[in-house]
Amino acid sequence: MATTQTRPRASLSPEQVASAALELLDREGLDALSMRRLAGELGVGTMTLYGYFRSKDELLDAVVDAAVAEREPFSSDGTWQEQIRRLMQGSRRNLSRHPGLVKVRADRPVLRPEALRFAETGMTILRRAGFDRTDAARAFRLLFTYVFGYVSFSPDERADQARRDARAATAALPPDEYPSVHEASAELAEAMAGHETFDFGLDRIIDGLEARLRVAGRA
Amino acid sequence: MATTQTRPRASLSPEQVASAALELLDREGLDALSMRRLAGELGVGTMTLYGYFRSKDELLDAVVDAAVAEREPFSSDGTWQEQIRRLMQGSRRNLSRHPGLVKVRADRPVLRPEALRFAETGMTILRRAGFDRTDAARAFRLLFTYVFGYVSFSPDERADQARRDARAATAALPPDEYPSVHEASAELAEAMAGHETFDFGLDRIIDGLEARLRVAGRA
DNA sequence: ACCTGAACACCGTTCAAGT
DNA sequence: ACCTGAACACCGTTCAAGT
Repeated sequence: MATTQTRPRASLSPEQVASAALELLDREGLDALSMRRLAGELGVGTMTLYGYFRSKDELLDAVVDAAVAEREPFSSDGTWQEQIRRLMQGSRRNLSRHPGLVKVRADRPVLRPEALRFAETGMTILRRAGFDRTDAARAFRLLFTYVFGYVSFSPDERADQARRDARAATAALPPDEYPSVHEASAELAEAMAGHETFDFGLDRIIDGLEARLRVAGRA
Repeated sequence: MATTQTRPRASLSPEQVASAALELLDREGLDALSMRRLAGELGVGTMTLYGYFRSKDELLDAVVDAAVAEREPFSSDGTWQEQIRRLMQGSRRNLSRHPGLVKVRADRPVLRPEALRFAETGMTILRRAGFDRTDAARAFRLLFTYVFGYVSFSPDERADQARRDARAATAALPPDEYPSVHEASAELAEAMAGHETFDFGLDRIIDGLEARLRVAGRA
């Protein structure tokens, strides 16, 4: 039989390329994710990747989609406050799974269909809670900003490192020029990362939205 | 007279290099800020810059300091709510003046002495308002996250572009799969940027903190 | 002492050529 | 048709040499 002994050329799919890119991003960070490195890891020539994606930007869009697709299922049990709480905590968990990706997403509008499922779920909860369209849109934007901001500025891998750095930085300040920071040095360091700080902020936001709903309901 | 006709070599200061870098960053964005470009604009060899800063990272730290130093004076008139509101609005204005810098700051802890003046002012207001050290630290972190998150994900130059992109993205979705987003398409687009959306979120956060203070005060 | 060109180990992408 | 090496125009930084 004359079957070909040489395997047919790699013959990747765009999905395989994107998921290899996500894996490389998670493993070695954003700086390591270059077209040359990725092609090397896939065992193909660099320019082969341009057969699947027109540019690195297009590849990054696909990587974002691949990560967002891992989303956990959402159950709409409980009060709107409980639902919003669970949705945002789940979103933070998803984003934290791929810390390198948050920087990528800050560069492009979070408007791909997969990402907008998050908006759809959030807007549905807020509208059912009684917010009008304008308030629901602004409330969603507030929650979105908080979750994405938290993951951008309080990463939870290296949380201990962040606390140590904060402790060292505040300890080095002249106490007379920075009395309030100096006095709360330990508490500020503790609040630099972790889910307690995230939950505290999320609960204050939900309380503030609840107050808004009461005022709007009376009007 | 035998005065030297050739000007003494450029003889820059680190501050001059940092402020030229900030100017280049504002003018052409983060990608344009390379050691080679910057040296070229200053009319010196690339390696000359390494006499002022040991690395590009160290230069970027100095650029952040230069931008933060432009901070507006802060007056402590009014209630704590009014003070927090003014402080955060001022911080957003400062950050918006140098949009390219927000990405830089997401990569490094916001812990330089100049940046911690913002924390000092915020913590002083919150402590005077009656928050204990733990709550004040978490409340400050919430406010910080919101302001930095907002500037990262809702830039206000190209606000109209962001709204148009959002409008196009939501209009392209199947209405039956995305009913809530589709229904509030106009409101979501409007809420993608601008100071109304920022102020709405900030006011909800302040209301939520106020509620917390009432509960803590009763305990 | 102060400055810097050449070199090294990288980038993303175009273009022309290989099978 | 599918894949890719060479080349171009860039990076940050080390090192040795220039004045």
